[in-house]
Amino acid sequence: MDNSSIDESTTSENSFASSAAPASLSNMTLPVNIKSSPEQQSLCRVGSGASSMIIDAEVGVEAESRKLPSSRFKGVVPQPNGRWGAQIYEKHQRVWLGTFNEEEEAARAYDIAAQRFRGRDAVTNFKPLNEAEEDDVEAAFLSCHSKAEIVDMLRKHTYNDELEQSKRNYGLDGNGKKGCKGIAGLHSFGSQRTTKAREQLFEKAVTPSDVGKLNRLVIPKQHAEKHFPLQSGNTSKGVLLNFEDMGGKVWRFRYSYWNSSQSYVLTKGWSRFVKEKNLKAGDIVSFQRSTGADKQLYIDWKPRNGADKQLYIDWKQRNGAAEAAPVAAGISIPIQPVQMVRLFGVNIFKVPLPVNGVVMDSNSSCSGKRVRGMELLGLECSKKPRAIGAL
DNA sequence: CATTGTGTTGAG
DNA sequence: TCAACACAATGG
Repeated sequence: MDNSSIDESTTSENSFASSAAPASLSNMTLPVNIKSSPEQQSLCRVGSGASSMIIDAEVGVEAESRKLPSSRFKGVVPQPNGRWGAQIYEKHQRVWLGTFNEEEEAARAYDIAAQRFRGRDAVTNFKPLNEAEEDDVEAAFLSCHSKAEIVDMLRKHTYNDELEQSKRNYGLDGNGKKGCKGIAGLHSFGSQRTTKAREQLFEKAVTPSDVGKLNRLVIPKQHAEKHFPLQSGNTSKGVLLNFEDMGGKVWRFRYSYWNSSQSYVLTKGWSRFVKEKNLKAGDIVSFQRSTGADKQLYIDWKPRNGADKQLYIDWKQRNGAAEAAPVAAGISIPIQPVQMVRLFGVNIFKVPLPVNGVVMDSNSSCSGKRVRGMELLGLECSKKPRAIGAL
């Protein structure tokens, strides 16, 4: 069967915040549905044995029961190997959320899925109805990802990282508001930390003044307004933007609009970049942005464009030389044939897009096949206002 | 070979 | 909807 789609119909569009804090901190409230005995541990579940057994003197003869201990958490089911599986149902179909070592982990996974699938009113195991700022972020994070993406993250246990990352770079429109804008129709699926698909935003050959003592980089208005729109309130004061370079180093620049010169500029922090990269007038700085939901911004540079062709190579070499550190993170040279296809000219880029078959993560490590049941999930980033309860 | 997570059923 | 149970499919 191919329940090819976990439809997005029931997008949790509910407007109010609630979700929760990063699981890590787990200031979890008490389980909502504590089923009587939290002490089932008494039934010795043989940890890693192939089959668990209950040592029950009473029954005697059949002392060996392969019965698995049921979980006290909703959506959590025991696995024969002592681990825990998480699952949620939708439209009469089970959506597997992965297996976990800890029962609570599984429970949390369920909670997250529940919130994404059913909205914030969903019954969960922990999810406090916090009204912190964090929740708002997580709520936005959830609504900005398709159910399939969330499920994928849960299965790979990367949800927290992804969420964390999305929190990291905000900045743009320091307003706090942030819809899942982004490139229409694009979705990077298996967005792993290392080599993520990113889109080219624009490039600029730095001018003498950009690398001079003015400590600022003028961003061509055209590009600035298109990619780094400033909220009216921030135009003058500006906002802080984080950019990651090829070495994985994060650069923070102040980005603002100078009325005096009617231009958009990167100021604070820029000179350091110029200095460290030893930028020379004519060199080209390039800006990219993750096509993933995190919208991570990237900055890179290449030598003055001498010849048309091999600047790419020079660029790589020079980078490799200038930035010795990267390796460890495995981030060096994320240049993959799938990513930016055009270096100059238009903003043409290409992403390892799905649309059919196994697509989740043709790159990275994990999963590869066992992705049935959710392989063709809708990948969208839209959140259609939609009343829940239709289920 | 160990495990996952799908098939399937019955209870709620 | 949901969990219990069984076990085929999977991937190391």
